[in-house]
Amino acid sequence: MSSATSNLSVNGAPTSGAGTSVSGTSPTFSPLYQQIKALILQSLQSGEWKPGELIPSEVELAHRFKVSQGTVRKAIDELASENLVVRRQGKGTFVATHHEARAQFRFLRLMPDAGEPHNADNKILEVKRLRAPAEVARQLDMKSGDSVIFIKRVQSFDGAPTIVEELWLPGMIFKGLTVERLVEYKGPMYGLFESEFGTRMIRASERIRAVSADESTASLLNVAQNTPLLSVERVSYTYGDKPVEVRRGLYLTDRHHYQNDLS
Amino acid sequence: MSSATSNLSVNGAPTSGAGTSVSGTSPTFSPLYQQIKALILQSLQSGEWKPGELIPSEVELAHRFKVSQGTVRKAIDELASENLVVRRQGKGTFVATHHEARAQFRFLRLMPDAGEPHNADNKILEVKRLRAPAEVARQLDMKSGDSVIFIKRVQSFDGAPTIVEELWLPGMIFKGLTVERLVEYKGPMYGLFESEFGTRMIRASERIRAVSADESTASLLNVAQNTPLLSVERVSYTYGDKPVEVRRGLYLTDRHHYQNDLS
DNA sequence: TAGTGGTCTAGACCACGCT
DNA sequence: GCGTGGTCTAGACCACTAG
Repeated sequence: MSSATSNLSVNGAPTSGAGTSVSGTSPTFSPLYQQIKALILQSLQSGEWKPGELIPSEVELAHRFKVSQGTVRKAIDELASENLVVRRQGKGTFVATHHEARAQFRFLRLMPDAGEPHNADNKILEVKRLRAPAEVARQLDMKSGDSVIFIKRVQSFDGAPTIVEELWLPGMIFKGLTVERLVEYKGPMYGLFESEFGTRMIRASERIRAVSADESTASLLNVAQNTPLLSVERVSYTYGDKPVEVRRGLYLTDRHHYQNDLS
Repeated sequence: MSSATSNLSVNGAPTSGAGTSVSGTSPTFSPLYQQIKALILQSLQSGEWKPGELIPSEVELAHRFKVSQGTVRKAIDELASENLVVRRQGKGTFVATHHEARAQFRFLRLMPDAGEPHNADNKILEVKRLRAPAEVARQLDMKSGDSVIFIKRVQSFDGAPTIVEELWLPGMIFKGLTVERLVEYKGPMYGLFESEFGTRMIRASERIRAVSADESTASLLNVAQNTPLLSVERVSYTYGDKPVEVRRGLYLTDRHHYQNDLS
């Protein structure tokens, strides 16, 4: 036992140190279950429990943290609703991973107009190191000129090239990422990132536009120049809302569509 | 008092009648809080509590339904997470409405590239009754040829026409919807639907593509023909997952983008 | 001060997966 | 049978709003 338990703040005697800085009327106030959530989050982020692994049971966490099971439960409820953790009745709670059918299409919203979504055939065109362009550096919260890894690829469905994509990744984090590793790797790219580079994508934000295919993209997608394409600019974030990927995809939408559900 | 309370099924003596049809191992099983949720949902759908109104407190509902407050609480938690209801600490729980700043942009994901999102200037081009085209009828779950109301409009931001949109609504539900009422009405269109036609939009599903502007659309948007546009096809649903609106928007994305967050 | 939602607890029991 | 998550209860207390 390493210590660091029971530094929790009781209601009415709020945490002294870091965090929150609520802009409300009363000084600060963090419910116990939020503090527990933060502690569990730390264990996830630090890799104490790795993707796919079973985390301690609710009762164990409860008396590790000296709180009731209900409080741990509420903390885990939130983590589950954020897809950081997956509950399985009768078995336990597991750290979420990108190596599962369930998570495969969470970050790919391009669906075939007819038929079930299926996996893309992935063709890597280019992998190289370069200095971050100003715009990319800004989005990755790096200094302009810092080293980034650049990837360009084409994805095909049923033999039809459909997505041309360019990615920029922080060189520091993804050091050692080569075209070989990308080509050899079977499964989702975020699975590779998670397993090989210890970086798990938590959420992403996309900006979508309609653009015209330029000459080079048109030839890659096997369409006429100026064909309308969906431009999808994505920034992905890992723990602590740290941006770790910038991506720009051009989607051919004659037989596919970007699916979005509003609720 | 109209009866119809306490027809709840205890754990282990599951509901006999309708619903669920779970494809699991055990016959059926609906947690109590789900049953409570369904009852509250009925009151919402029937208009017993109208949009914007205060619903009974948790304690009152608890002993109206003969369950603990915690059970009612969990039912309302789900309704709140589905945006059907809004909780306000110290005040109570209110039926959600489209007449509020919060809900304004829930169904409009087109954001300006720079600056805060602001309201569109709305210009109605056309309102008429017609017989539902086959495709629209299918999406609205109607018979082909049934009466629908067709609307065409252009929306502008800062004086720049940006969205050309066509809508189809079931004639039965939206009987009496005229161009005058649409023009006179200030506020979001879904607010009008909710107040004047008793139909509240709960969720929507959008399919997004890139297309070329045809001649007529180009002239409405003040751009060259073949300018790439975002095509957004939406089907909106009210209570019971009943489709009640089909919409096809063409978005000009040179100064705006469709914003989507993946998590 | 009273009423409402929000948190926390402790304990009982149920559904599920495994051994 | 046992351990896990899932449900339900009853009661205490806190935070917020309003009269």
